[in-house]
Amino acid sequence: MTMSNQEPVERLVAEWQSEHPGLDFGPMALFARSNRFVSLARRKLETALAEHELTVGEFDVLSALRRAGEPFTLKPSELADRLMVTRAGITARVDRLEERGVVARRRDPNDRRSEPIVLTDEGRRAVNDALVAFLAAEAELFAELTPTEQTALDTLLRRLLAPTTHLRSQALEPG
Amino acid sequence: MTMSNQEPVERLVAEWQSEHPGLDFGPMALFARSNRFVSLARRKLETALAEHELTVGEFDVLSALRRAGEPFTLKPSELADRLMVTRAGITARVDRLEERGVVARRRDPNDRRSEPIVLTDEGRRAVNDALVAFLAAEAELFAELTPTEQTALDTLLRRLLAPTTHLRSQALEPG
DNA sequence: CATTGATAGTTCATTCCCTAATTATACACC
DNA sequence: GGTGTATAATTAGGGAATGAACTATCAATG
Repeated sequence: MTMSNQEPVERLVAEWQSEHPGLDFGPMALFARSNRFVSLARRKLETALAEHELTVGEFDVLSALRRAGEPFTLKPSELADRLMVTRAGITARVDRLEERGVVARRRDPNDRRSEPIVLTDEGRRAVNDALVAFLAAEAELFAELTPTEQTALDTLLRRLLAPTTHLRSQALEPG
Repeated sequence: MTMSNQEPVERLVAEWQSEHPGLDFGPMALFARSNRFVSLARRKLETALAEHELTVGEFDVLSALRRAGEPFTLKPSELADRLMVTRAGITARVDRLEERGVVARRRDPNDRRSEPIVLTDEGRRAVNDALVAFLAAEAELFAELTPTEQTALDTLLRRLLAPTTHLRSQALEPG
Protein backbone atom coordinates (compact mmCIF):
# COMPACT_ATOMS: atom_id res chain seq x y z
CA MET A 1 0.00 0.00 0.00
CA THR A 2 1.43 3.38 -1.01
CA MET A 3 0.05 5.01 2.07
CA SER A 4 3.23 6.81 2.96
CA ASN A 5 3.19 8.75 6.14
CA GLN A 6 4.65 11.61 4.13
CA GLU A 7 1.43 12.26 2.28
CA PRO A 8 -1.56 11.79 4.53
CA VAL A 9 -3.96 12.96 1.84
CA GLU A 10 -3.17 9.76 -0.04
CA ARG A 11 -4.44 7.76 2.87
CA LEU A 12 -7.48 9.97 3.33
CA VAL A 13 -8.67 9.40 -0.20
CA ALA A 14 -7.71 5.74 -0.31
CA GLU A 15 -9.71 5.04 2.83
CA TRP A 16 -12.77 6.90 1.60
CA GLN A 17 -12.59 5.18 -1.77
CA SER A 18 -12.57 1.79 -0.16
CA GLU A 19 -15.58 2.68 2.02
CA HIS A 20 -17.55 4.49 -0.71
CA PRO A 21 -16.31 3.20 -4.08
CA GLY A 22 -19.06 4.97 -5.98
CA LEU A 23 -18.24 8.54 -5.01
CA ASP A 24 -15.78 11.06 -6.47
CA PHE A 25 -13.22 12.22 -3.95
CA GLY A 26 -11.21 14.31 -6.41
CA PRO A 27 -12.42 17.66 -5.08
CA MET A 28 -11.89 16.43 -1.52
CA ALA A 29 -8.28 15.62 -2.31
CA LEU A 30 -7.82 19.05 -3.87
CA PHE A 31 -9.19 20.85 -0.86
CA ALA A 32 -7.31 18.63 1.57
CA ARG A 33 -4.01 19.41 -0.15
CA SER A 34 -4.78 23.12 -0.37
CA ASN A 35 -5.71 23.15 3.27
CA ARG A 36 -2.68 21.22 4.34
CA PHE A 37 -0.34 23.41 2.35
CA VAL A 38 -1.78 26.61 3.76
CA SER A 39 -1.70 25.25 7.30
CA LEU A 40 1.94 24.28 7.04
CA ALA A 41 2.76 27.54 5.30
CA ARG A 42 1.15 29.54 8.07
CA ARG A 43 3.19 27.67 10.61
CA LYS A 44 6.37 28.46 8.72
CA LEU A 45 5.48 32.12 8.49
CA GLU A 46 4.63 32.18 12.18
CA THR A 47 8.06 30.92 13.12
CA ALA A 48 9.72 33.38 10.74
CA LEU A 49 7.87 36.27 12.38
CA ALA A 50 8.33 34.93 15.89
CA GLU A 51 12.00 35.85 15.61
CA HIS A 52 10.81 39.42 15.29
CA GLU A 53 8.38 38.99 18.17
CA LEU A 54 5.33 39.38 15.97
CA THR A 55 2.36 37.16 15.34
CA VAL A 56 1.00 36.90 11.82
CA GLY A 57 -2.06 38.89 12.87
CA GLU A 58 0.05 41.69 14.26
CA PHE A 59 2.31 41.72 11.22
CA ASP A 60 -0.76 41.96 9.00
CA VAL A 61 -1.85 45.12 10.78
CA LEU A 62 1.60 46.72 10.70
CA SER A 63 2.16 45.86 7.06
CA ALA A 64 -1.28 47.13 6.02
CA LEU A 65 -0.35 50.45 7.59
CA ARG A 66 3.11 50.37 6.09
CA ARG A 67 1.98 49.76 2.54
CA ALA A 68 -0.74 52.38 2.81
CA GLY A 69 2.18 54.79 2.39
CA GLU A 70 2.54 58.20 4.00
CA PRO A 71 1.21 59.04 6.53
CA PHE A 72 0.88 55.29 7.35
CA THR A 73 -2.62 55.68 8.68
CA LEU A 74 -5.79 53.60 8.35
CA LYS A 75 -9.05 53.48 10.25
CA PRO A 76 -9.93 50.32 12.18
CA SER A 77 -12.80 49.69 9.81
CA GLU A 78 -10.43 49.87 6.83
CA LEU A 79 -8.07 47.44 8.54
CA ALA A 80 -10.96 45.07 9.24
CA ASP A 81 -12.06 45.13 5.60
CA ARG A 82 -8.58 44.58 4.21
CA LEU A 83 -7.52 41.88 6.62
CA MET A 84 -10.86 40.03 6.52
CA VAL A 85 -11.13 40.21 10.28
CA THR A 86 -13.98 41.53 12.41
CA ARG A 87 -13.74 44.98 13.97
CA ALA A 88 -13.60 43.37 17.37
CA GLY A 89 -10.53 41.46 16.28
CA ILE A 90 -8.89 44.64 15.05
CA THR A 91 -9.57 46.38 18.35
CA ALA A 92 -7.77 43.61 20.21
CA ARG A 93 -4.79 43.56 17.85
CA VAL A 94 -4.42 47.32 17.96
CA ASP A 95 -4.61 47.24 21.77
CA ARG A 96 -1.61 44.92 21.86
CA LEU A 97 0.34 46.85 19.26
CA GLU A 98 -0.38 50.20 20.89
CA GLU A 99 0.81 48.90 24.24
CA ARG A 100 4.04 47.92 22.55
CA GLY A 101 4.39 51.36 21.02
CA VAL A 102 4.42 50.34 17.35
CA VAL A 103 1.08 51.97 16.52
CA ALA A 104 -0.90 54.86 18.04
CA ARG A 105 -4.54 55.92 17.99
CA ARG A 106 -5.19 59.38 16.60
CA ARG A 107 -8.27 61.61 16.44
CA ASP A 108 -10.11 62.41 13.25
CA PRO A 109 -11.17 66.07 13.53
CA ASN A 110 -13.89 65.55 10.93
CA ASP A 111 -15.51 62.54 12.58
CA ARG A 112 -15.13 61.98 16.27
CA ARG A 113 -16.43 58.42 16.00
CA SER A 114 -13.31 57.46 14.08
CA GLU A 115 -9.93 56.68 15.62
CA PRO A 116 -7.34 56.43 12.84
CA ILE A 117 -4.43 54.11 13.57
CA VAL A 118 -0.96 55.35 12.71
CA LEU A 119 2.33 53.49 12.52
CA THR A 120 4.95 54.92 14.89
CA ASP A 121 8.58 55.29 13.84
CA GLU A 122 9.42 52.24 15.90
CA GLY A 123 6.57 50.37 14.25
CA ARG A 124 7.86 51.28 10.86
CA ARG A 125 11.31 49.97 11.71
CA ALA A 126 9.80 46.77 13.11
CA VAL A 127 7.72 46.06 10.03
CA ASN A 128 10.57 46.81 7.67
CA ASP A 129 12.77 44.28 9.45
CA ALA A 130 10.06 41.66 9.65
CA LEU A 131 9.15 42.12 6.00
CA VAL A 132 12.53 40.85 4.85
CA ALA A 133 12.18 37.65 6.86
CA PHE A 134 8.57 37.26 5.82
CA LEU A 135 9.29 37.57 2.10
CA ALA A 136 12.15 35.12 2.38
CA ALA A 137 9.92 32.57 4.08
CA GLU A 138 7.22 33.03 1.46
CA ALA A 139 9.72 32.57 -1.32
CA GLU A 140 10.84 29.30 0.26
CA LEU A 141 7.27 28.05 0.29
CA PHE A 142 7.21 28.04 -3.49
CA ALA A 143 10.86 27.34 -4.18
CA GLU A 144 9.99 23.83 -5.35
CA LEU A 145 8.16 25.26 -8.35
CA THR A 146 9.74 26.66 -11.47
CA PRO A 147 8.77 30.19 -12.48
CA THR A 148 6.47 28.73 -15.12
CA GLU A 149 4.76 26.54 -12.57
CA GLN A 150 4.38 29.47 -10.22
CA THR A 151 2.63 31.40 -12.95
CA ALA A 152 0.38 28.45 -13.66
CA LEU A 153 -0.53 28.17 -9.98
CA ASP A 154 -1.26 31.86 -9.81
CA THR A 155 -3.60 31.60 -12.79
CA LEU A 156 -5.48 28.70 -11.24
CA LEU A 157 -5.85 30.48 -7.93
CA ARG A 158 -7.18 33.58 -9.66
CA ARG A 159 -9.78 31.42 -11.36
CA LEU A 160 -10.77 29.90 -8.03
CA LEU A 161 -11.15 33.33 -6.49
CA ALA A 162 -13.05 34.81 -9.41
CA PRO A 163 -16.23 36.60 -8.39
CA THR A 164 -18.42 34.12 -10.24
CA THR A 165 -17.41 31.39 -7.85
CA HIS A 166 -19.83 30.38 -5.14
CA LEU A 167 -17.07 31.19 -2.70
CA ARG A 168 -18.05 34.77 -2.16
CA SER A 169 -21.67 34.11 -1.39
CA GLN A 170 -20.94 34.51 2.30
CA ALA A 171 -19.87 38.10 2.80
CA LEU A 172 -17.92 39.27 5.81
CA GLU A 173 -20.05 41.43 8.07
CA PRO A 174 -22.70 42.06 5.45
CA GLY A 175 -24.32 44.74 7.67
CA MET B 1 -6.46 51.80 -11.25
CA THR B 2 -7.56 48.16 -11.54
CA MET B 3 -7.78 47.80 -7.81
CA SER B 4 -11.16 46.12 -7.83
CA ASN B 5 -12.65 45.39 -4.50
CA GLN B 6 -13.27 41.89 -5.81
CA GLU B 7 -9.65 40.90 -5.68
CA PRO B 8 -7.94 42.39 -2.66
CA VAL B 9 -4.69 40.59 -3.45
CA GLU B 10 -4.29 42.88 -6.44
CA ARG B 11 -4.33 45.84 -4.12
CA LEU B 12 -2.00 44.17 -1.65
CA VAL B 13 0.69 43.63 -4.25
CA ALA B 14 0.17 46.96 -6.00
CA GLU B 15 0.60 48.84 -2.74
CA TRP B 16 3.72 46.94 -1.77
CA GLN B 17 5.22 47.40 -5.24
CA SER B 18 4.75 51.12 -5.05
CA GLU B 19 6.38 51.26 -1.60
CA HIS B 20 9.21 48.82 -2.35
CA PRO B 21 9.72 48.80 -6.13
CA GLY B 22 12.89 46.73 -5.90
CA LEU B 23 11.43 43.64 -4.24
CA ASP B 24 9.71 40.57 -5.70
CA PHE B 25 6.21 40.12 -4.37
CA GLY B 26 5.35 37.16 -6.59
CA PRO B 27 5.57 34.57 -3.81
CA MET B 28 3.61 36.87 -1.52
CA ALA B 29 0.81 37.05 -4.05
CA LEU B 30 0.82 33.27 -4.38
CA PHE B 31 0.56 32.73 -0.68
CA ALA B 32 -2.03 35.47 -0.25
CA ARG B 33 -4.26 33.88 -2.88
CA SER B 34 -3.78 30.39 -1.47
CA ASN B 35 -4.57 31.66 1.97
CA ARG B 36 -7.61 33.59 0.86
CA PHE B 37 -8.97 30.67 -1.09
CA VAL B 38 -8.58 28.27 1.79
CA SER B 39 -10.12 30.74 4.24
CA LEU B 40 -13.17 31.26 2.07
CA ALA B 41 -13.40 27.56 1.36
CA ARG B 42 -13.35 26.74 5.05
CA ARG B 43 -16.15 29.19 5.63
CA LYS B 44 -18.20 27.57 2.91
CA LEU B 45 -17.63 24.12 4.34
CA GLU B 46 -18.50 25.38 7.81
CA THR B 47 -21.87 26.61 6.64
CA ALA B 48 -22.52 23.36 4.76
CA LEU B 49 -21.84 21.36 7.91
CA ALA B 50 -23.70 23.78 10.16
CA GLU B 51 -26.92 22.54 8.60
CA HIS B 52 -26.03 19.17 10.06
CA GLU B 53 -25.11 20.75 13.39
CA LEU B 54 -21.44 19.86 13.07
CA THR B 55 -18.30 21.96 13.11
CA VAL B 56 -15.50 21.11 10.73
CA GLY B 57 -13.42 19.84 13.63
CA GLU B 58 -16.19 17.53 14.78
CA PHE B 59 -16.84 16.29 11.27
CA ASP B 60 -13.15 15.55 10.88
CA VAL B 61 -13.25 13.26 13.89
CA LEU B 62 -16.42 11.49 12.81
CA SER B 63 -15.23 11.02 9.27
CA ALA B 64 -11.83 9.73 10.35
CA LEU B 65 -13.64 7.08 12.36
CA ARG B 66 -16.05 6.37 9.52
CA ARG B 67 -13.40 5.84 6.89
CA ALA B 68 -11.33 3.68 9.20
CA GLY B 69 -13.97 1.04 8.35
CA GLU B 70 -15.32 -1.63 10.69
CA PRO B 71 -15.35 -1.47 13.63
CA PHE B 72 -15.07 2.35 13.23
CA THR B 73 -12.57 2.71 16.01
CA LEU B 74 -9.43 4.78 16.47
CA LYS B 75 -7.35 5.77 19.46
CA PRO B 76 -7.12 9.45 20.40
CA SER B 77 -3.45 9.44 19.48
CA GLU B 78 -4.26 8.09 16.03
CA LEU B 79 -6.91 10.76 15.57
CA ALA B 80 -4.43 13.43 16.65
CA ASP B 81 -1.85 12.22 14.14
CA ARG B 82 -4.28 12.02 11.24
CA LEU B 83 -6.05 15.30 11.87
CA MET B 84 -2.87 17.23 12.67
CA VAL B 85 -4.30 18.36 15.97
CA THR B 86 -2.82 18.00 19.44
CA ARG B 87 -4.04 15.29 21.74
CA ALA B 88 -5.53 17.92 24.00
CA GLY B 89 -7.59 19.18 21.11
CA ILE B 90 -8.83 15.66 20.39
CA THR B 91 -9.81 15.18 24.02
CA ALA B 92 -11.98 18.29 23.84
CA ARG B 93 -13.61 17.35 20.57
CA VAL B 94 -14.34 13.84 21.73
CA ASP B 95 -15.84 15.21 24.94
CA ARG B 96 -18.34 17.20 22.92
CA LEU B 97 -19.12 14.37 20.53
CA GLU B 98 -19.50 11.84 23.32
CA GLU B 99 -21.93 14.09 25.14
CA ARG B 100 -23.98 14.20 21.98
CA GLY B 101 -23.93 10.44 21.69
CA VAL B 102 -22.24 10.15 18.30
CA VAL B 103 -19.03 8.58 19.64
CA ALA B 104 -18.20 6.53 22.73
CA ARG B 105 -15.04 5.79 24.66
CA ARG B 106 -14.15 2.12 24.96
CA ARG B 107 -11.52 0.21 26.93
CA ASP B 108 -8.55 -1.49 25.37
CA PRO B 109 -8.02 -4.75 27.29
CA ASN B 110 -4.41 -4.93 26.13
CA ASP B 111 -3.41 -1.42 27.20
CA ARG B 112 -5.31 0.33 29.91
CA ARG B 113 -3.71 3.66 29.08
CA SER B 114 -5.59 3.68 25.82
CA GLU B 115 -9.22 4.66 25.36
CA PRO B 116 -10.30 3.76 21.81
CA ILE B 117 -13.02 5.97 20.36
CA VAL B 118 -15.85 4.26 18.51
CA LEU B 119 -18.52 5.71 16.27
CA THR B 120 -22.02 4.97 17.55
CA ASP B 121 -24.84 3.98 15.17
CA GLU B 122 -26.21 7.48 15.50
CA GLY B 123 -22.77 8.89 14.77
CA ARG B 124 -22.50 6.78 11.68
CA ARG B 125 -25.83 8.04 10.40
CA ALA B 126 -24.82 11.63 11.18
CA VAL B 127 -21.53 11.41 9.32
CA ASN B 128 -23.08 9.70 6.33
CA ASP B 129 -25.62 12.48 5.98
CA ALA B 130 -23.05 15.22 6.48
CA LEU B 131 -20.66 13.62 4.00
CA VAL B 132 -23.04 14.16 1.12
CA ALA B 133 -23.35 17.87 1.86
CA PHE B 134 -19.63 18.16 2.47
CA LEU B 135 -18.63 16.55 -0.83
CA ALA B 136 -21.12 18.71 -2.69
CA ALA B 137 -19.66 21.86 -1.15
CA GLU B 138 -16.12 20.74 -1.96
CA ALA B 139 -17.07 20.04 -5.54
CA GLU B 140 -18.49 23.55 -5.84
CA LEU B 141 -15.22 25.01 -4.64
CA PHE B 142 -13.46 23.75 -7.74
CA ALA B 143 -16.36 23.87 -10.18
CA GLU B 144 -14.75 26.82 -11.97
CA LEU B 145 -11.89 24.61 -13.12
CA THR B 146 -12.03 22.13 -15.95
CA PRO B 147 -11.01 18.53 -15.16
CA THR B 148 -7.65 19.21 -16.81
CA GLU B 149 -7.10 22.27 -14.68
CA GLN B 150 -8.06 20.35 -11.57
CA THR B 151 -5.44 17.77 -12.39
CA ALA B 152 -2.87 20.49 -12.97
CA LEU B 153 -3.68 22.06 -9.62
CA ASP B 154 -3.41 18.72 -7.88
CA THR B 155 0.02 18.15 -9.40
CA LEU B 156 1.25 21.55 -8.27
CA LEU B 157 -0.06 21.02 -4.75
CA ARG B 158 1.67 17.65 -4.56
CA ARG B 159 4.92 19.31 -5.52
CA LEU B 160 4.43 21.94 -2.84
CA LEU B 161 3.78 19.27 -0.24
CA ALA B 162 6.67 17.06 -1.29
CA PRO B 163 8.89 16.00 1.61
CA THR B 164 11.87 17.87 0.20
CA THR B 165 10.17 21.16 0.81
CA HIS B 166 11.17 23.21 3.81
CA LEU B 167 7.54 23.07 4.85
CA ARG B 168 7.84 19.97 6.93
CA SER B 169 10.75 21.13 9.00
CA GLN B 170 8.41 21.91 11.88
CA ALA B 171 6.98 18.62 13.03
CA LEU B 172 3.81 18.33 15.08
CA GLU B 173 4.56 17.25 18.62
CA PRO B 174 8.08 16.13 17.89
CA GLY B 175 8.32 14.51 21.33
C1' DC C 1 -34.02 71.50 15.72
C1' DA C 2 -35.75 66.99 17.50
C1' DT C 3 -36.19 62.43 16.29
C1' DT C 4 -34.86 58.39 13.90
C1' DG C 5 -31.77 55.49 11.83
C1' DA C 6 -27.02 54.47 10.34
C1' DT C 7 -22.10 54.18 11.36
C1' DA C 8 -17.47 53.59 14.21
C1' DG C 9 -15.53 51.44 17.60
C1' DT C 10 -15.39 48.89 21.92
C1' DT C 11 -16.78 45.51 25.48
C1' DC C 12 -18.45 41.06 26.85
C1' DA C 13 -19.18 36.21 26.75
C1' DT C 14 -18.13 32.17 24.22
C1' DT C 15 -15.51 29.04 21.38
C1' DC C 16 -11.67 26.53 19.94
C1' DC C 17 -7.17 25.50 19.95
C1' DC C 18 -2.49 25.31 21.93
C1' DT C 19 1.46 24.42 25.47
C1' DA C 20 2.82 22.62 29.68
C1' DA C 21 2.03 19.99 33.65
C1' DT C 22 -0.23 15.80 35.63
C1' DT C 23 -1.83 11.01 36.17
C1' DA C 24 -1.84 6.35 34.98
C1' DT C 25 0.06 2.52 32.70
C1' DA C 26 3.48 -0.18 30.14
C1' DC C 27 8.10 -1.72 29.07
C1' DA C 28 13.14 -2.53 29.60
C1' DC C 29 17.05 -3.52 32.09
C1' DC C 30 19.86 -4.46 35.98
C1' DG D 1 11.00 -8.06 40.67
C1' DG D 2 12.18 -2.99 41.42
C1' DT D 3 13.57 1.18 39.25
C1' DG D 4 13.65 4.31 35.54
C1' DT D 5 12.02 5.77 31.20
C1' DA D 6 8.57 6.14 27.66
C1' DT D 7 3.84 6.46 26.24
C1' DA D 8 -1.53 7.59 26.47
C1' DA D 9 -4.62 10.63 27.68
C1' DT D 10 -6.38 14.33 30.48
C1' DT D 11 -6.46 18.68 32.97
C1' DA D 12 -5.18 23.50 33.70
C1' DG D 13 -4.21 27.89 31.96
C1' DG D 14 -3.95 31.16 28.39
C1' DG D 15 -4.29 33.41 23.58
C1' DA D 16 -6.77 34.87 19.68
C1' DA D 17 -10.91 35.20 17.09
C1' DT D 18 -15.94 35.51 16.82
C1' DG D 19 -20.98 37.36 17.32
C1' DA D 20 -23.90 40.17 19.83
C1' DA D 21 -24.83 43.94 22.69
C1' DC D 22 -23.52 48.65 23.91
C1' DT D 23 -21.87 53.67 23.55
C1' DA D 24 -20.98 57.63 21.05
C1' DT D 25 -21.43 60.26 17.06
C1' DC D 26 -23.16 61.64 12.62
C1' DA D 27 -26.70 62.50 9.08
C1' DA D 28 -31.26 62.86 7.15
C1' DT D 29 -35.92 64.10 7.48
C1' DG D 30 -40.17 66.03 9.09
